[in-house]
Amino acid sequence: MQHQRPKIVDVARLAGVSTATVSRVLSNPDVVSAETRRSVEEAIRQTGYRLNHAARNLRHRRTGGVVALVPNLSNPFFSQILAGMAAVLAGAGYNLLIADTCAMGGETLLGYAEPSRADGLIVLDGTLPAEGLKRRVPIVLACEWIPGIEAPRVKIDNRAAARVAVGHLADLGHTRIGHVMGPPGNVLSEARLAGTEQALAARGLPPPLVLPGDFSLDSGRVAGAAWLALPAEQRPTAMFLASDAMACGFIGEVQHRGLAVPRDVSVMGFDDIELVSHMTPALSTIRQPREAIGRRAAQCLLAMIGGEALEGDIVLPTELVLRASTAPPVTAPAIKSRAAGPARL
Amino acid sequence: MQHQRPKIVDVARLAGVSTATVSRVLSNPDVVSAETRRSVEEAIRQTGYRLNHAARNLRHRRTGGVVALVPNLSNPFFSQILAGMAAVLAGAGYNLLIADTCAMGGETLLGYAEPSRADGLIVLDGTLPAEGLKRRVPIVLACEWIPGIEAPRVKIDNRAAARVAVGHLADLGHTRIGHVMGPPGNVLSEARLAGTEQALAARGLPPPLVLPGDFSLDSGRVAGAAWLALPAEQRPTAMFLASDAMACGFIGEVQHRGLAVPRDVSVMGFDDIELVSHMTPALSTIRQPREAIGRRAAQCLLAMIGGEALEGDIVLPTELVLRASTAPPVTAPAIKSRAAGPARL
DNA sequence: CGGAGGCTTGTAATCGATTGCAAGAGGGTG
DNA sequence: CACCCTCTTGCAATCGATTACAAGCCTCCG
Repeated sequence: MQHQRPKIVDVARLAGVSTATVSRVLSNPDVVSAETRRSVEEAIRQTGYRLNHAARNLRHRRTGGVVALVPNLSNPFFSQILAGMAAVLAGAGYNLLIADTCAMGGETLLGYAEPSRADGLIVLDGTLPAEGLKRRVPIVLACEWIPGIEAPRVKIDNRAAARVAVGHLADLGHTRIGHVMGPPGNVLSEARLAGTEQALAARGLPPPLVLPGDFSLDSGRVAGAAWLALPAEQRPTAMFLASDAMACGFIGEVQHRGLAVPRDVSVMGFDDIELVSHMTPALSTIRQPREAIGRRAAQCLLAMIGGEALEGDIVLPTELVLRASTAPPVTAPAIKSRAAGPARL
Repeated sequence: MQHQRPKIVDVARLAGVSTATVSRVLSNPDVVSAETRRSVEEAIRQTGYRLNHAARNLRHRRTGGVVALVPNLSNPFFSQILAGMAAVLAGAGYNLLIADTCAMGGETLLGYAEPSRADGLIVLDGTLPAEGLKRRVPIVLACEWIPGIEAPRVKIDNRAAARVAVGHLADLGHTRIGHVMGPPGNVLSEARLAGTEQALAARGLPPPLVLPGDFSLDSGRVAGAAWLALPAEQRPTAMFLASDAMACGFIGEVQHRGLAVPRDVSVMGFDDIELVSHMTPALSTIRQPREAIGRRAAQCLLAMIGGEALEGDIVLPTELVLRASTAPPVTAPAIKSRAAGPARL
């Protein structure tokens, strides 16, 4: 009965063996004879011994943990990615530390990229300073990335996915198509915009009306207000938004002002977060394989921690999910406006 | 130029001082003379020295980290709580490790409650085994809790909040009111159900129709289907759901089947997650002070880590948020049905 | 019977930083 | 000039586990 928390020597004393043997029972039981092992295990039980991880980590020069840097935990987009990572990492004996980069400055963040803090880093945020992340622990970039950094990336083909999304809108017969961007400078924003432009250009359609956004629900609402503020005949009849969250905000704003989706405007999102299949109308969107992204990123990182020197990108497939928020443009008003057009002139 | 990562002795050698002095410059600079400090700092810069946290933690017998156990990261309800915690903890030099309890077994979880792993634990999940959490690191329970555990709790008055929510529905004139519960056995589920029953009983209304749920979006959808399956005259005209996520699922299902909210059924949620103000109709709900819950929980934990022996509950206020999903029951059909009633008899 | 080889176990160094204690330097005072 | 006090700094023990190496004990073979 110790007052202190028992240490390995206490167990060793009780079992009548050396600390080395106790340690071996803990981490490499096969080399210890069955009889000794049993008595050590008994001693562990009696003392209530628990391993001190700090000591083990110091000796092993590893931490058994991986840090994920996430730009915004409030965005439900990330949760499933994290779940995928956690599952893979747990299987390999690592735990996952999740840090929200909104909540902290660059200094604090770089503190995570220390070998004595984490064995590896998965970065989901493209806005971090590239410099600080060099020459530290193994790093994998997922979804977003930082242009200056050499590290494996797990991603989707954002440009192609945007082409598919916008292609769908065009196939429905829309000709005035708008796009609400993600945050400026973000690699995803740029790729999705480029895909939008490519898809339109390839069909000989005019370039998109582009509204600013930042992936957040509220920026979608603001974009909705901006769309509503346009003269009706200039409004795009279909909008492709760079995130589902923005699409929710956009639709909410449009509906609150008395218009209907897809009657008055078709809306297409990006991500396929769980919620959007439950909205009214259910959102058409591009599905990202979120769990798979998390898994692959974790697998990559484990490989790097294991010493493999991977580079290059892993590109996972996306899927066009058609629901109720996209439909052909309503032609009746178009005829009306055509009729009204000449009258007005 | 070392091949190895520089250690404190390398810095000491370069600066011509002892390791003790270097250590003091790092953690207690005031006791070192200005001149020595400068030369040590210069040596640190030249060597590129970075502290080894494992070694420091071993010596300090602390980890500088706090673990939050969350039942389900996908639920956006938690993100803002976590943000609040992270902010407070970062201010005190702790970092926040977030673990999703879905993704792991009890064994793994208990591993986090080790002093050598984390300096404290914030538990947001009421389904953990009470036994395992005893006699380990300081623990604070937030939102949910585990009946067997003695630890400070940061919570809201769920029963009173449910009374307010249901009271509002009754005040609108509803008399057949239903409730969709959270997961069975959960303390929150029970308290919100009890509040619902109390509010109805206090007004002499019949007890609620109770449908099962588990806080998830999909269980809300299922509840919506169950509600729709009732004969129209038995359907509650107002539903109080124990989470906003379920309310979203419920409304989605009802709308997809062609009925309207609040015309055909008033819906009230619980939590006030960001999204629900953007839906159509915007959801009436009970707002939980999520960020404040996170902050207070973190403050509590820091106090306990600092040696204070707090106990008892901290109860934070909730707020009734009225939006568009609740309205008086439509009386026209009621008149019709009253007219039809006698005919039918 | 001597020696090789396989098992088990113990000894002691090691991981890298922190800190109690004491010594030395410098200044002030009686 | 002796003594005391304060300020800096170094020595060396310490945090708790891991592991290279060596030693002891058996067994088996020539």
